[in-house]
Amino acid sequence: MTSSAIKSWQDVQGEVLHRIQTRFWKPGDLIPNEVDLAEEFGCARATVNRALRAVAEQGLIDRRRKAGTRVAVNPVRRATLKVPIIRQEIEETGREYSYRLIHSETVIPPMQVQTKMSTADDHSLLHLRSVHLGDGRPHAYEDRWINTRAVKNTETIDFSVQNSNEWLVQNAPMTHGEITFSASIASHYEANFLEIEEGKPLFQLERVTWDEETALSCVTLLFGPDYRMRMQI
Amino acid sequence: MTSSAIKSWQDVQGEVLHRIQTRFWKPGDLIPNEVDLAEEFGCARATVNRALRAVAEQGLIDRRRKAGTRVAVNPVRRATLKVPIIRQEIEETGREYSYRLIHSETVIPPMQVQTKMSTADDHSLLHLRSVHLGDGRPHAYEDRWINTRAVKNTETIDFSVQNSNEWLVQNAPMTHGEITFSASIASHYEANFLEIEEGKPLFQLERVTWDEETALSCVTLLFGPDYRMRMQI
DNA sequence: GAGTGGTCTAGACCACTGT
DNA sequence: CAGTGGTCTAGACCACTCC
Repeated sequence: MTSSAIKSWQDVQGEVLHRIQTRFWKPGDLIPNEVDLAEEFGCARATVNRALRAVAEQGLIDRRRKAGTRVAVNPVRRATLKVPIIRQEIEETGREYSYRLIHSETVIPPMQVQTKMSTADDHSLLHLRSVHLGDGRPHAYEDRWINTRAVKNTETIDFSVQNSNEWLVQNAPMTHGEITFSASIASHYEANFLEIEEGKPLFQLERVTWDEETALSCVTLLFGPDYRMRMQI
Repeated sequence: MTSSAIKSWQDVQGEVLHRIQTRFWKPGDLIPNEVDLAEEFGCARATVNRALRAVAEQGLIDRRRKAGTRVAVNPVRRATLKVPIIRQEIEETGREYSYRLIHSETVIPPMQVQTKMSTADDHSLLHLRSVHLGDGRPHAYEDRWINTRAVKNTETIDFSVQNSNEWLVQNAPMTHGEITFSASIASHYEANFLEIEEGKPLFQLERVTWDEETALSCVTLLFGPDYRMRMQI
């Protein structure tokens, strides 16, 4: 059955993946329990557990106490995305990064933003609009709202010099967040800053970050028509 | 130091995250080694290891043998995306899923597709175009190329009845893949099938799946202007 | 060379959950 | 209730890599 020696959890994982791929274990099948597999592979149960946990994290098997481990019927593979840091994204392609603040003011946000950040309707936020550039050419347009009640010392920072995202990452620890992708059309205003034609398609990324129950920041990034976001499965 | 008892690896993880968030351990800092932490927390080293491994997977710390564990300077948090299965996406919103095949033929693909799939320029592929619907209304337009040399038995399947993605998932095990997101504009042709106006923005997902060195399938999905793809961090 | 994380083991107990 | 995965432990050895 097993041609080569199985010792490490990676070996076990490999063998399990192989059995799923070759449909030796078919979607929906119950596979042997950890004790039996450990015996078959000649390793400790903890090693099998480590391997199966890794496979489960990929979404290829479903594990439940008492019910056992089944090959997933719909392999909902989870893809991992390295949330892009624009500076790195630009510098990795050999271009020089720069950043230009367009506008900064403290104002009560539109209701749409209030809703997304769950802030009160009389609660002013810091509103920053800026452009990220690579070799001086626009890469992304950024529209950001910062909750200055939750993020301290914002008034001491000059965001025309200091990239707001990088400052926040360092100074406003978040517990969780949500990212939304969508497509939109470049308005005259947006097209102007991105130096593209009005009406072109834009890739839109929106991110709201939270510290427990408090929204810290809501940012919308707009990328031009040639932008691609890639992930591996 | 530690107010409440620390026993499980989740507790250790929680305490570690807390120390990073409160900047007790600052970005770039070297944190104590596993043995010391285990002693401090009163648990086994394996438990600390489990916790730190989980934190490292989130990208918040960097771990290297001999060099030790450091708080990440750029918390490149990894977001996990459940790669959408359209049927589920539709049924979760309480709508009835259906699927309509528009066209099917075996033909040599355009060079762009040949490049993406690394196929020879005289190599025909199965080309399917279809629409996914929710309660009879278009949800996504699909344009798919299938490598029939790598995926067997495609000729025996009637893809006007059998959703090609679901069939492939069950019958053509992949080892890895790449997903690309972008934005485009609805052509007259696409707008027709999505029942929207020409020129509207479309959210575009492109996925190439591989079995080792062989491309199995290349699919492009187009979603209408209201579509949002969400992920958690 | 030596320090640190990476992993394996054998055994134990716990927690969930299907029957 | 009983079977299965989830986790913890104490100890050991290994593998990498910085100094």
